[in-house]
Amino acid sequence: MTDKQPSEALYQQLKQDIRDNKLPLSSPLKQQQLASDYGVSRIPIRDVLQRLKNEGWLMQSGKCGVMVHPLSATEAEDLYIMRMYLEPLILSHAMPKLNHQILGQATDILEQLDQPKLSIAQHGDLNWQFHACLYQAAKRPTLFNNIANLHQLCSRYIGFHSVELNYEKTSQQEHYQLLDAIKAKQLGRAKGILKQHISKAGEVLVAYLQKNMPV
Amino acid sequence: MTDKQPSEALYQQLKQDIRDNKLPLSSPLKQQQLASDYGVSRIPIRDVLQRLKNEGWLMQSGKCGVMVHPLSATEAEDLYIMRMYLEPLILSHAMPKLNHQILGQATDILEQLDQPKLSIAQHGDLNWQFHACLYQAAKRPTLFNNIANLHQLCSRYIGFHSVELNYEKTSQQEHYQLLDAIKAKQLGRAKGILKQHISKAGEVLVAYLQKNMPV
DNA sequence: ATGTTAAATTTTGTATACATTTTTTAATAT
DNA sequence: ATATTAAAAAATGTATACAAAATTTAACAT
Repeated sequence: MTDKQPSEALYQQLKQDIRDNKLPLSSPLKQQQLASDYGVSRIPIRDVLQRLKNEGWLMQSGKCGVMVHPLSATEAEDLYIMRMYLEPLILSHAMPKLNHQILGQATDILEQLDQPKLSIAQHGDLNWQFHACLYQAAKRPTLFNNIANLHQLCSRYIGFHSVELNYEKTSQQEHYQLLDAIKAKQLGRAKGILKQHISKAGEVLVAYLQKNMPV
Repeated sequence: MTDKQPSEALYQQLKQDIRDNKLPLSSPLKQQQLASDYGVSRIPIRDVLQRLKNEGWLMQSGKCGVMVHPLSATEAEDLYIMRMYLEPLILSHAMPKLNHQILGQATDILEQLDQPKLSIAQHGDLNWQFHACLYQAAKRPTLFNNIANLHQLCSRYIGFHSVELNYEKTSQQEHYQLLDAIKAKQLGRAKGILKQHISKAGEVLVAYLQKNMPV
């Protein structure tokens, strides 16, 4: 999934710095500036900016130039609504193909998520690993990649509102319920749990954003 | 929506050449080759390749190098299924905001679509213009952009199976039905028509692909 | 003071040149 | 003949340099 090219590191770095709000929010990014900041020339910077723009992390600003895509409650709502529709869908394609090995792998990830002292980024990564582990069994690359991108974009928001610990617990319970339903081969129940799981998380997030937006 | 940068032309050209199967299908594309073919240096070629890769027109081939993303019945199915879920969704956000001006614009586009001698590309463009015209009223940029990208990817497939004229007629009928339902402010019916419209088109296409795939 | 226009500066877009990596070719041993 | 390895070739990734475009600044008129 991840290239091992040298500029891959730059891409990850820049993306993380957007997540962590280390880049100016309301003014356009300068290629020169970034180039010297990250110790490379403008060429790899341009490549990465292009990629991040296409993935929704950056947006066009004026005729040329890009800026950090501002967070908004509306975008968050869109992302979660899309996930709410698409993830149960890919799950129904995955269900018939889920074997014990994959379920075991998913359980291992859940146990890691139970650990208390996880950073927000680690938590987000593991959460996606859990879902991805199930979804990739569907063998639906186009659908999968679309969902993966939605998750990536959500990660910015999850970092933003430092998740309440209460909610993390609920989320884990739902994960285990989902696994149970899958093991019992109850497709309808599994889809319902997943849809609820996403919908609830979305509602919490959107409500938070509508109260606490920077602007 | 479209940059007026000089390389925008190169991007459109290359995309069209992928649609028209003017690029090698099973061997990796060479930057040098493309650069001399299109009369530019490798830099803008790289930019465009990157962009087309992110948009799903090209795919990684081996460790480095990209090739044309092969058409597949599975991908087509995924694209149409996603549209089937997401377009009725954005329509319900758009419905309350649709005024007479927008409906008039949509009608104008439909009349253009009634013209007999349209190329496949023109037909596809107008078809998207019709849908986009309605959807953008929803003021949901994230959802809209996602759907727009799905349409872009579908356009490759629509060009591939040279649309039967019969189907075009049915499709237009459904467009008019959709407009009627919208004018009558019947949200449920409008969503149903749209879902059927997409679903049917998808089924026809997938069935065609499963019979007539190149490989 | 404010709005408009023109010059200056900055910033981006592209070409050329070089470094690094990957792929191919060919040579050798089994 | 086939497989393995090393050398050669080709292709990509990156830096520097230059051209075109966009933004900013300043000058001027109202």
